[in-house]
Amino acid sequence: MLDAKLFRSELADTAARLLQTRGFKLDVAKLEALEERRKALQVQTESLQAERNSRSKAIGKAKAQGEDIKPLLAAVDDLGAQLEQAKADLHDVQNELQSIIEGVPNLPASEVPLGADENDNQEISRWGQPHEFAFETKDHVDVAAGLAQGMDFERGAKLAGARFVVLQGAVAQLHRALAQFMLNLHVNEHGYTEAYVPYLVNHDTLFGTGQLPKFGEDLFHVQGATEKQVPLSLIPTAEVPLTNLWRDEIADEEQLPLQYAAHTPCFRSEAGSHGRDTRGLIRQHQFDKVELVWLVKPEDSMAVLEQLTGHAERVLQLLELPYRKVLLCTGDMGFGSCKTYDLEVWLPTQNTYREISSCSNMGDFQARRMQARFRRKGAKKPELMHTLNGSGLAVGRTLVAILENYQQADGSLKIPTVLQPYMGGRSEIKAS
RNA sequence: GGAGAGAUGGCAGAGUCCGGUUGAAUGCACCUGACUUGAAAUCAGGCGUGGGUUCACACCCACCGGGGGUUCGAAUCCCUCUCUCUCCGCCA
Repeated sequence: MLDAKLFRSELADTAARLLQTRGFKLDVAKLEALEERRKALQVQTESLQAERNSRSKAIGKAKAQGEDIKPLLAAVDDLGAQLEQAKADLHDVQNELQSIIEGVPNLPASEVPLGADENDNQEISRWGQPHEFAFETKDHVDVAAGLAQGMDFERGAKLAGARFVVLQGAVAQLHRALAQFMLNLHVNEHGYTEAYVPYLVNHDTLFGTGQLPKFGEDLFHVQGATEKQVPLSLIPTAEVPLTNLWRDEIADEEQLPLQYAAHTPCFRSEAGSHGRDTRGLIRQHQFDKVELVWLVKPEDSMAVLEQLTGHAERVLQLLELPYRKVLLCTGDMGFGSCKTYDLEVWLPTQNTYREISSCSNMGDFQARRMQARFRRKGAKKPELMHTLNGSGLAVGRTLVAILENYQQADGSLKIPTVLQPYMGGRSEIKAS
C-alpha cells in the first residue's frame, strides 16, 4: 500500500509513474472526485460529532445540577439522524477510496530497468559453468524414476490430485537433506533466527503482506467445521507469517534489523497456470521452501537486499549449481516489491536457467498495510519499517536442479559434497 | 467437549455493579530540566496510536480485544466473535 499522500498532493505524478513503470492505470479523475467528497464529508461528520459531544456534556452537567434537561434533549433531537447519514456517506466514500488504494502496486526503485515482461529483465551475473555431459541427459522425472521410483506423481495424483507428488526413499531423504542444509547455513552462518510458524493464517495476516484482497485466488482457503469459525488460508510462502510477526507492533530502534529463517511447506492454487510446467516437480500445489525475511530501518533496506540475495546465492554456490542473477524489470516485479532479484538455476535438459529464488525489497509497502513500525531513540513518532524477503531456496526446485545436474551416465546420482553429511555420509545414490 | 473467570496506555493496575467534564487514577519504566565533580536519591515538567482542517499556531474526530446494538451521551448496559487463564474430560 502506498502512502495516501501520494494520492493527494502528488496524484498526477504518482499516476504517471505507475503507468510508466507498471503499466498500471490510475483513474485520476475518479480519485480526485472521491477525495474531494471525502474531505467534505469528513469535515461535516467530525463537526457533527463535536457538536453532539459538547451538547451531551452540557446535558450531563445540567443533570448533575438537577436542572430540567428536557429542552436540551429536544434541541439535540435531529442531530442523531444527520450524523448517522453523514457517517454512512463518509464510510462509503472511504471504502471506495481504500479499495482503489489497496489495489495499487508498489512503485519500483529508480534503478529498476523499465520493461513490460521477463524479456526486459537485466542479467546481472552468472556463476559456475554448465556441465558438459558426455551422454544424453534425462530430466529430473526420469532421473528420479531410476532411483527406486523416488518421485511418484501417479500416487500423488491419487492421494490429492494433479500437481501433487510423493517422494520416497533416497529422493525423499535428499529433499529433507536440502532443507536441513539450507536452514542450518542461514541460522549458523548468516545470523538468521530460526522460526517455526503457523501454516494456516487469518485474513488480516494475508492482507498485511499483500495476498489479500487482490490475489485470493492464488491461495487455498480453509473453512472451519462450523460457519462461525474464522476463515483461514494455507500460506503460499513463509514470508506471510514471518513478516507479519511484527504486524501492529512498534519495535525499538535497537531491535532492528530482525532476520528470520523458516522451513515451511507452501501451498499455491496455481489458478491460471493450466498447462504450464505440467511435467515434474517445477510447479506443484505444495512445495517446501526455506524463506528468509528481514525487517529493517528504511535507510538499510537496499544494502540488505544485496546481502539477502547473497545468502541465497551462497546456497547455490555451496551446492555447486550454476546459476545467474537477474534484476527484474518494472513490469515483471511482484505487486508489493520495489526491487527484486531472481536467481535462476541451470537446468541442462531445458537448456536454460529457471527461477529458484526471488529476493525482494518491499520498502514500506507491507509495513504500511501491517502497521509494522519502529521508534528511533528519542523520537516521538514511530516510523514504518522496511520489509524484505527471499527464498533461500525453494527446496523442490533445488531437488530438480540436483537430479538434473548431478546425474551420472549409469543412472546413479552423485550427492553434492555439502549434503553428504545429511545423507549418512553417502556420496551417491545408486540406480535401481 | 463441559463448567467458570478475564481482556484497559510500554508494563503493572484502578475505574465496569449505580452510563455523564475519564483518553482514562496510581505505580513502574522512559524523556527533559534543577540539584551533584559524576552518578544515585530527590524535586519540577513531559510521556499512547491513527486520522482530519490549517502556511502555521492551534483546533477537532476516533480508539479501553474485534464487530454490532441501546442512549442526548458507553471503558461502563445488551448481543456476538476472537483470544487468555482455571478446573474436568479427551488427545499427538
